[in-house]
Amino acid sequence: MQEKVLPRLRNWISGSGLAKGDRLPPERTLCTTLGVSRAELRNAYLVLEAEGILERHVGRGTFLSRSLRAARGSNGIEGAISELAESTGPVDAMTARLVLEPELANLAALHATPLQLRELRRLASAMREATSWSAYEELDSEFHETIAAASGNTLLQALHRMVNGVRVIVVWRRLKSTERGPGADYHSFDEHDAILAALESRDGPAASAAMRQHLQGTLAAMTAAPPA
Amino acid sequence: MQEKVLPRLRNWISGSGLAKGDRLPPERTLCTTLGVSRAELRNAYLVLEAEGILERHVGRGTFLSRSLRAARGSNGIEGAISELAESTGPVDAMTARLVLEPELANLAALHATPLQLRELRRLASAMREATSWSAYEELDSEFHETIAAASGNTLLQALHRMVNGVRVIVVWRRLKSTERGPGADYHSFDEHDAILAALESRDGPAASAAMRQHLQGTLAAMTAAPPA
DNA sequence: AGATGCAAATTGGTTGACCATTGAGGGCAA
DNA sequence: TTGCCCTCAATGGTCAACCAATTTGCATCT
Repeated sequence: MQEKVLPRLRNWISGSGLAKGDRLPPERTLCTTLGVSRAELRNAYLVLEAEGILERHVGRGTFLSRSLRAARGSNGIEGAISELAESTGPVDAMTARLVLEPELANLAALHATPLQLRELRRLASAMREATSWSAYEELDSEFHETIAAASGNTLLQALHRMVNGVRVIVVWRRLKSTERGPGADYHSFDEHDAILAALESRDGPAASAAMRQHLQGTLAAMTAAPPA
Repeated sequence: MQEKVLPRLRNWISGSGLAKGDRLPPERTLCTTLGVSRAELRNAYLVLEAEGILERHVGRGTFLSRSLRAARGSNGIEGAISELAESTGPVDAMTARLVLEPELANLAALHATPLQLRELRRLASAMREATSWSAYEELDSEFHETIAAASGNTLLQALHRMVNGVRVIVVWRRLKSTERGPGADYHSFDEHDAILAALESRDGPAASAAMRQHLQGTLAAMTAAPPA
């Protein structure tokens, strides 16, 4: 199956002269060109899309990704996350966060753009309205990832993506998406606000301390009760 | 599409308790379990099959690959290192080291085994005898990676592997292997010894401070002259 | 002539039926 | 009793029709 079509599609792409961002022919056309069924071509497309090489949009077409560099990244880091989640316990994941995130907050206080600060404010508010743990978790991840991005250090941001990816797998997977979300007095809400206030004040040490306190509270709650 | 099903399938697999070579439930069963259509599950299967994580056989079923670790390991972290080296400058790499390695030294002081401490001693001595920068670099990498391993935290160790991998590419690639190594008064020798002494004394804060001083010295030398 | 709105065409995505392969179980002959 | 063959159920693979999203072209209005 894909043993035959995928290599041919790869060859076709590299011989096509298409540049980043260019649009491939329609599926129904290219499958005829390659002499395979549309379903077989779509299977190969799925793999290349997962590798970040292609971008596919209903009604518009299939395109070569603009940033091939990002493509390789998502494949590497996602693969690394999967592997590490296999050998990481919840406490190790939290320890890694305690090493990394206070420093990220420190750097973010110095480098965050107004746009990023506004996004963090939006996320903090949205988390208070979350009606399930699953929705909360997504927003929480986004909050922490935006802080990592605001550090201005690409490598540290990538490290955080890995740690956060592992955390999501290791810590949150026990939750059912139908369970109710955090209550109005959930401690992390005020802690997020404290972190954000320090960032907005451009106070690195305060941001670092607030983040450390937030994570230590989370670790304590984790080791005492179901995931906080 | 796969934005939703693929992570959920990954989560399901890691939470399933299945070992290498084990058979997954039939597609028609697992898609019901995950609450997705069979076609959507099959799409996600295609990606994981391309990653080498799954093996699929008509009439027999879908299995976790027997050589799971090898598949993901070479695919993940090494791939991530290559990508990140493309977008990381020497100063960012050093900043990441300054965030990570003092904490690793702190943890290593608490967790290092006698075997690991002996290995670190051997490496520190060998570095004094290095006759080329290339040989020195390998020993230096090994020294720092042994400290990361001694932290006892798999996730942090992996993060360090990534940072170190990027550093090697970004910082050291400018050196020719034929160039002479460090002279007998190279500052890092004494700094390595100071780190090691603190580890052997099981003094976490001292190890952390010695590592920080070592890296700050390296950063200063980097920004003033060719790599130290 | 330019702008707007709507229908049709184009494009990728999904579905249910069917196809191809495999393995287990039962029946029959030696 | 054992071995072989056939049937059927189970499993992944494919197909054609249909659905959902987007773009294009044409008619109408200002």
